[in-house]
Amino acid sequence: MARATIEDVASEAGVSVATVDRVLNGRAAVRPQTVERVEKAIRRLNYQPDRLAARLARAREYRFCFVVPEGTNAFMIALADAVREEALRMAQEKVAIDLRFTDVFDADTLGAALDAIGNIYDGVAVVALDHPRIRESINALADRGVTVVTLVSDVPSSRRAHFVGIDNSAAGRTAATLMGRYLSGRKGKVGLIAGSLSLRDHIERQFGFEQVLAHEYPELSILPVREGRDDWKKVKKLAAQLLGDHPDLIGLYNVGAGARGIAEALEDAKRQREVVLITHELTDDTRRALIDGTIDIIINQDAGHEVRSAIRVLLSKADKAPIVEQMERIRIDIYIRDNIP
Amino acid sequence: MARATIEDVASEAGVSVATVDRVLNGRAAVRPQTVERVEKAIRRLNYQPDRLAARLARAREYRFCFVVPEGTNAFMIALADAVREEALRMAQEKVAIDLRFTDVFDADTLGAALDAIGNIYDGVAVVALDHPRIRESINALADRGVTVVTLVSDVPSSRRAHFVGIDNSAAGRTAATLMGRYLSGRKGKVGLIAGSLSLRDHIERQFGFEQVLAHEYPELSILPVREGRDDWKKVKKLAAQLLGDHPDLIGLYNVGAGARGIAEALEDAKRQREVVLITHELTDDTRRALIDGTIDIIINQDAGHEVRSAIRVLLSKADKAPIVEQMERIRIDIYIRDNIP
DNA sequence: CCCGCGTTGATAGGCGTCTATCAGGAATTG
DNA sequence: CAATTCCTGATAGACGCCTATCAACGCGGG
Repeated sequence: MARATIEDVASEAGVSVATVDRVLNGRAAVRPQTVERVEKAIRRLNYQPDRLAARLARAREYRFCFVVPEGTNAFMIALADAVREEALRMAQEKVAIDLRFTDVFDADTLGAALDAIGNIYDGVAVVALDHPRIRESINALADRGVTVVTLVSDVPSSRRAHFVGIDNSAAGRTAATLMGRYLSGRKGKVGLIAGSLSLRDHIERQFGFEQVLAHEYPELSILPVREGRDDWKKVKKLAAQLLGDHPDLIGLYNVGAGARGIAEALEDAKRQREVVLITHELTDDTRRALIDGTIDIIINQDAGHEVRSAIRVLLSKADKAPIVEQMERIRIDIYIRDNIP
Repeated sequence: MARATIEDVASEAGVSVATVDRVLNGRAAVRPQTVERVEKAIRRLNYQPDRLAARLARAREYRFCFVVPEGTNAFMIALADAVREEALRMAQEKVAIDLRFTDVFDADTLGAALDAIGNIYDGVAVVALDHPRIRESINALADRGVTVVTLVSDVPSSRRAHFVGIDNSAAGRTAATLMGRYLSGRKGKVGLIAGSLSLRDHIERQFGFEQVLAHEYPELSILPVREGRDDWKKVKKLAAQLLGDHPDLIGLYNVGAGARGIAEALEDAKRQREVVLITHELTDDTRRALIDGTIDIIINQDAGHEVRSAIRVLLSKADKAPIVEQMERIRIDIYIRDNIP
């Protein structure tokens, strides 16, 4: 049985296709009873507009904007690359995607960047900072009818339509369990290095990590978190300091970027074999360090998947189509030497 | 700049749209020089047919067939469920998907099932057995112009267009490394239980596992593989036997299905805490056992992703469009208690 | 009674492609 | 040179929906 079309709905409801169209796209005033009749017909026939035909017919293209952090953070660069790649692909499907960079550590800069986004966009995806200023900017966009999705780092209190990213608290717990198991039978200290504790994702990871480690692996003691600002040179100094101060350090969890710094510090100290290093984000640096054994485990979120998911969500919202929740769940990937892609 | 259309190509090449269409779809004989001119124009304008419009215009729908194993194997049931779900979704995009069950352990049955597939299908996805009989059946389909993709278990020597699944040798190595690290500092025996050694995926996993374990963790000795035919009752007996015979068994790797049997045997012996259990495929059973600690690690391939990937590949082949290799790579997922979805 | 308003119908034209048909010119064959 | 065959052009009509316009109807207010 073929799919129902607008014409089927029209004859089923005893109205004209023009009226069905008016109801579907709110194009003009329609009497409530008529609306009712049409909607009943739609339900009876289980009519769903053909998105392909609709996209084809709608002359204009969709315009989306991705706002990502500037700088040298390898994961963010990968994210930007993924955006560019998908932009190319989607350009062939009537979807135009722009990419903007901004300083994500500074609420005012990011907020201003968001406020500066004109009305030309149907949707915006942003790597957000959890800050009142940002919440306001997101809500302002939403008020203007722009769909906003947060990417990687969420602002749950805002009126963003969706969050594309992993459960960071679970990621932290995952790191802790693996750390505990890898260190089973050993006693000593475990250090944490984060990027910034004003990034929601980092706090959540740290929290999850400490929660599980303290509770389940009491023989391991946790050192206070250090902040490396996602800058590998700064991170290297912190790591060297930690190694120097604590000869009994046997585990390191790198919450943010800058894994390269830790790897170098470990190699300088020639302790890469005895210290279990768990870090986030698969990049060229971390992949290399994983293969040569300096890094033991990488916890990753797939930038390409996240970008594609964000686009799917924005498209669905633009088409007023439902999103398939289960398809949009970003996984917490665990990589060891043997299963890197 | 808007996309080029067939008409642009036609005027650029100085021919009619009809001729461009003939070149594009090989509909009738066209003089070689004309073909050349059209192809040049296509390259100059970077023309790419609009797949949406093409799908809309092509009245007929695509027909695909999925052939999966019958039986109670939880992963295969999940796979079949995923096929049904996607079939519903794709039905709204002019794609009809049929699902057929067969005994996959028997080459003749499976081969006959493949041979029985009529010419009504544009593509077939099959969970294959690596056997000459099956290779012939796949090649016969390919000869008839039916695109074949292998699913989960490959037949590399056949003319299947693509394999959708994980690198099983890498999966085995992954299991071995995790086993080795989880058991670090301990000495003892590690057992393996496979479904059948005529399934290519199982052999590869076993091979990868033994390779890494023997090489990198010499303090762990590997027991000979047992075959459980993916039947949890049989698997339970094997596991119980292993546990009885080897009081110093400290690790178990379940290559195939039937994890439930091992979990029960471990619980009966009250040794679930001391034995590290690594198994494949996330199902209700394994998820439960992972949470309560009987299973330590699950290595998974996402059935939903695999089905969607297979469909995308079949569709691309049908549209003669290129496939995005990197998007179709199925990952080896590692799940522990903390990152299960 | 006429006018305007709110509502609905009818229909045309377009989006980019596919499919099909007919006609006419060029090249080949006997 | 006539009869084919080969190649190409022109064009119509889908596919399912969007956008826009015009006409028509019933109703109430002035």
